[in-house]
Amino acid sequence: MSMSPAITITNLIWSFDRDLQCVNLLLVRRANAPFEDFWALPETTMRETESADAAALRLVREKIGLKLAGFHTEQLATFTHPNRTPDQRTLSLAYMTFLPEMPPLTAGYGAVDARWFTLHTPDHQYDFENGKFHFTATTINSQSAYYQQLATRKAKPKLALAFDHDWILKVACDRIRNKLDYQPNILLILGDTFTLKEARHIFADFQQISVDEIDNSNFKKNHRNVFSLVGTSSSKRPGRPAKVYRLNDLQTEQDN
Amino acid sequence: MSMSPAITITNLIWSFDRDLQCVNLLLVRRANAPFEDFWALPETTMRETESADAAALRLVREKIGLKLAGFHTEQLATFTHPNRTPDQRTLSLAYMTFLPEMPPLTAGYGAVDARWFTLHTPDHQYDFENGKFHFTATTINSQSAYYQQLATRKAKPKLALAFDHDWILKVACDRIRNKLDYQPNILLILGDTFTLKEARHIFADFQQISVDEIDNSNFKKNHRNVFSLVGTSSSKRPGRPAKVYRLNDLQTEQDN
DNA sequence: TCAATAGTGTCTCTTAGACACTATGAT
DNA sequence: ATCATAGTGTCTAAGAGACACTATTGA
Repeated sequence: MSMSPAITITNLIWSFDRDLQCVNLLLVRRANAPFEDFWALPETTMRETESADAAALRLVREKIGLKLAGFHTEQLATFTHPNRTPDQRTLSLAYMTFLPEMPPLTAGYGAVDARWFTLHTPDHQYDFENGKFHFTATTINSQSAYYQQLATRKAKPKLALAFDHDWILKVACDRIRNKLDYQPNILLILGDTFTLKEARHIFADFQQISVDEIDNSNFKKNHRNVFSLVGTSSSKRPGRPAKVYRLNDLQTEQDN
Repeated sequence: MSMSPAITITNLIWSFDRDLQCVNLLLVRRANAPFEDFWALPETTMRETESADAAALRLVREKIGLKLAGFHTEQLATFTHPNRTPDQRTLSLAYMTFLPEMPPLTAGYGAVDARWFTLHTPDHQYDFENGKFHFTATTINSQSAYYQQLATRKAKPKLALAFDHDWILKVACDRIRNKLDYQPNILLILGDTFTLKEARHIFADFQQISVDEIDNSNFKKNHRNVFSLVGTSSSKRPGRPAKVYRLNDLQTEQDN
């Protein structure tokens, strides 16, 4: 009677550019229809014997050919609206992965290109930019309103992300922001150790404010339960070298 | 190549017993294999044209034959571990529904019985009880450890919930607890209006403490942004009648 | 008027935020 | 020495928690 819908694993892969002090997101350019040649979040299908979590991790390796020891992946949400795909009904199980470094990318299966897009947040938008391309997480706050406009979205310009990925992106950014103060897993993109300024950079990005608006002294106090001091950095730049911290083990609601 | 797994919608349906001042959860006794005659969370399959959210709402109506105007449903998580079902690989998209009242139940399709189970929290467990039956959310904190023991769980006693439902229950209770202080949607089971004591009852249950350990004065102060005063109750019992409050509109991360 | 229930006021201790000051390194 | 960067100390105001006190009802 009711045909089972197709299932894709969608993975939002984050990293940090230490030179530019910027948050980055991995997008791929699709090789196949639907949305051929559009930029999109990386996706894959689940295999018979693996969990969705495992599929999300496999996706990381396939897209970037990376053999990192361990990286943190967590569930974001599941997207099920009938309008979210133009053709066959498809569910998206969305995950987020926080890479401890920013490796070079090579387009894998199903993609003609794969690039890091840098997060900028001018006037209360989440903007992702790479050269001439830039994509924005939707500013629509209501799920039903979003999918309504998606259904009537004429003449899909290549300037937009495929499917409902600009909605998924919004949900992801909001989630990261909401978790900043009690479980800032996004800081895992800083690798093992980081300076307070680097952490403040990431907080500022997702709170859509400037780094200077976060007082270093207060920031340190407020997160003394989350970070631990491990040493002092040796910088080659003028100024006093910063101390480096590591993220404490965070108790998670749903541990792996 | 890879066969698409089956998909079920699992719904955790909560209500509040005003007489006993207790939180209740809906469980059904399964009519069919697998886990025939076991108690379980209510489940359904998704239809071709509806979103998972809509399916979760339909499930509420089917299970309890209720035509309530509107009740709040939100996504909990998606459970995908290969071991979670004994036979065909099945994903569970889990939702939570907060009913504004506690209607009588009639077992619907796929169930031979449907009952409210009362939440009790002795010594840091989440216990759900109805007469001679009682079920406990797992106390295992790690997902991988849970599914490992599930695979080797011999001689499934009818004292246990079907499938991985004791794990889903744990994730649900933890989530509700974590959201108490900033988005206590669980209070929607109190209906339109409620007394502070009723709210404290629910908080105490999920925090696994006694009501008296939550000071009324402080509780009121701490949640003045979340509740609004609407009037005074007219009780027939001795003692000063309590004032009644309503839950303010909460901004949600992913609005409907 | 008393028991039972519930609401209010207030004191203290902790913490968040603003901001001035000190420390360290490169040139 | 001075600039650039970063870490520390401190004052104040807001908030959390403990707890005593007042208020309103039924019997």
